[in-house]
Amino acid sequence: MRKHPRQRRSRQLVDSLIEATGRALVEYGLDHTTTVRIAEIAGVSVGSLYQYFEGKEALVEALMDKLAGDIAQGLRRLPLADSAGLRDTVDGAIRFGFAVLHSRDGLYLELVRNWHRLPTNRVADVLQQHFMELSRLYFIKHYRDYPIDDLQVRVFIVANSVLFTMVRHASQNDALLREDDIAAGLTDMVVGYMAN
Amino acid sequence: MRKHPRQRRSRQLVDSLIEATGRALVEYGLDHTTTVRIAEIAGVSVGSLYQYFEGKEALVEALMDKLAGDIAQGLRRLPLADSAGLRDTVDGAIRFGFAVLHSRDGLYLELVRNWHRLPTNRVADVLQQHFMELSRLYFIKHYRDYPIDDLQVRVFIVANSVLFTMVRHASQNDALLREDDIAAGLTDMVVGYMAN
DNA sequence: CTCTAATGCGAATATGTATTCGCATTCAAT
DNA sequence: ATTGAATGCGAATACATATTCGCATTAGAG
Repeated sequence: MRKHPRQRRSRQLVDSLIEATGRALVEYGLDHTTTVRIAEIAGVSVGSLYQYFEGKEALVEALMDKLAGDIAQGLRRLPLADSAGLRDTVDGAIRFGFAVLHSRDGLYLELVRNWHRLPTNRVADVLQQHFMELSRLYFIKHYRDYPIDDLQVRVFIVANSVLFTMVRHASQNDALLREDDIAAGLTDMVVGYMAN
Repeated sequence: MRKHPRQRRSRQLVDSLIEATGRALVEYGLDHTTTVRIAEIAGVSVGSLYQYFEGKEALVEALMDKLAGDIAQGLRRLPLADSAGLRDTVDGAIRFGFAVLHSRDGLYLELVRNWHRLPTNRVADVLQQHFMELSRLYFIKHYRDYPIDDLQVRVFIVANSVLFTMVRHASQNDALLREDDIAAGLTDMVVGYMAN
């Protein structure tokens, strides 16, 4: 951040800019989100925006930090792998994923669609790390000497498969394929693969 | 296309512009590929470019049509599902996928990374349709009355899972995870899921 | 209350890119 | 060889967006 907000009004201003960034992304998409528009939405002058942020990128980063926090919090509430069966855990995680993806008026969708131009790590790493940890706990508990290398490969495959299949389905709004069926199919696939 | 090339030199010009579009995408990425740069690379004036193409988008579309053709041709050479086991077919398809993804100096990678802003259908539909057809042939042969709806869900899940896991891995160049391991893991997952 | 640092403003300016248009050159039909 | 149509050119223009800067306003310490 360019300059630190010291007074109350400027902290409020910074918050409202981050908030506005989210709304701009939903309304205009990443490509047509401009600093001017963000400032407008926040009811603030562009000049003020540049007092505290380098530009669009910095704003999006700040937003993603906030979202990553939200997600991490949500994940912590999920039933843990060691207190539930594998299937239930996977199923819960996938449903949670869909819920997140649909929340915030498509904000997450827009972000994931543009994952490769964004500091997606902020959010994606949170997810991947979480699942890695979850899997490690589960498999160490059930198969004490599970080969850890293989597990990394598996978690990588599963995390990406699930995430992008969900995104793609949510993006297309392909009425032929119902979300529940996709979720069920993904669960089947993941459980089958992870449990050998 | 804005105007049809009639003479030999203009047909050559159109071809070299499409070719140049590919090279520009590899060198600068979609975001920083401009019509001026494309014209430069093609050794042609921007003015001439606009004689035949509406702009960048039209050029990329033309390029993707060409690529879709290449891929379709490559797919036709793969062993068909009915002449090989499921595992070999899946394995072959995934290896073919990786090969395509790595060909053309990362052109395909750049295209797939930006799939949601591009007429990705051109290429993705070719793939998805092909796999759908492949699966349909295979399963109808082996389980005559395989429920077709479920198959669509499965093919959707599998196609997207494989495609984006490959893309993500190829994008990151994550040395920790070897491509062969990813390929093998994907094959395991897909075969396990498709064969129940 | 006073005074200064902090904050807020937005017209002005800079930058990057798209697109056009009038003129020069070349093709190929005759 | 002539000639009109096709092609090619690229400086000039238009546009969208980013970013700054000098001035006005306000907060809050003393």
